[in-house]
Amino acid sequence: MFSKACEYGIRALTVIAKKTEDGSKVGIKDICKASNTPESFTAKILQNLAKKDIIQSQKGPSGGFYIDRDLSEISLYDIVDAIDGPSIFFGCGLGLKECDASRPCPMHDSFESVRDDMMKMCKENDLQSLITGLNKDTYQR
Amino acid sequence: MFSKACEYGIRALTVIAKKTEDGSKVGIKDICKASNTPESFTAKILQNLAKKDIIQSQKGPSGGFYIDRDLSEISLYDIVDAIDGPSIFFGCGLGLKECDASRPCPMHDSFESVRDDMMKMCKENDLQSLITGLNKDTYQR
DNA sequence: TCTATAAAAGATATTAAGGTCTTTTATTCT
DNA sequence: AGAATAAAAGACCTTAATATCTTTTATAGA
Repeated sequence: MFSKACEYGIRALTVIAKKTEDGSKVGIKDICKASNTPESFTAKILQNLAKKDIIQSQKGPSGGFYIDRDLSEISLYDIVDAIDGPSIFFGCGLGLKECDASRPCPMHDSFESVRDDMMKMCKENDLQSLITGLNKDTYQR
Repeated sequence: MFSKACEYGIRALTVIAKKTEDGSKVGIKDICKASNTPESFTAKILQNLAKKDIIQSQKGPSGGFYIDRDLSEISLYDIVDAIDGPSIFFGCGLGLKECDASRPCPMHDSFESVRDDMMKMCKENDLQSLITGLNKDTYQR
């Protein structure tokens, strides 16, 4: 459903969010250990998210990643859109460039409702809600 | 959402289904023209679907692809499962191997409902319903 | 100011998806 | 039987996603 980059990104973000809640920054190594994601690849993903201002980063000693906004303001939708782009929320199920109510593909109506559900779900979830119940084991399997 | 192979496969299948309804077989060239899919790649996909008995094929003159079952018996679920496998209907949204109600990932409940919706949609749609309203232009854009 | 630290940036490698081409096999029709 | 047709099979190529490694830049703290 989501790309690996997106799965890793979300997992890493929940770890950063949790640390941010505790009032501290966290380095890439700790993030990747906790989120169980490959280090260099995750670093690239976070670099991208920092550029898009979803997260913040600080170089040097006592540096690391953190979040300077209210966690509830960052929705899953924002995250997925930043990493995988908006096509999962808007694209045609059969890959047609033009597909709408007036010129629908055979799946159009059914697929649209699933896609809208996905979008609604992603808008409803945010980093605050995602980290409730998150614990050390969550990603260790 | 679906792979290219799956998008092409579904499109090609609707073309075959339509021809089958008219009582005739159809060759790979015509299928690909009508479904607007790359020929060699689509041939591979159909070969696979024929092996899995979703469609039938006949070699030689007056041969081609056709379907020997009731079109309403072949669901979108069967097709997606045959081409992309079942992971879209069952996989964890964050890519965890083990993720269930007892040890959920942060997205588990929300994601499960979207996934179930997708599954329901795919079980409700079948080749018969997919070809209602299908016309020559549908894929030409 | 120097050193250590940690992210950014860039180059490179690997794997899987997407796509093409050629040869072989089965079948129909003359 | 022979020729033509059309799918099957297999080899191969290209691109994008995934992943790693090295060098550079920024910053804190001694």
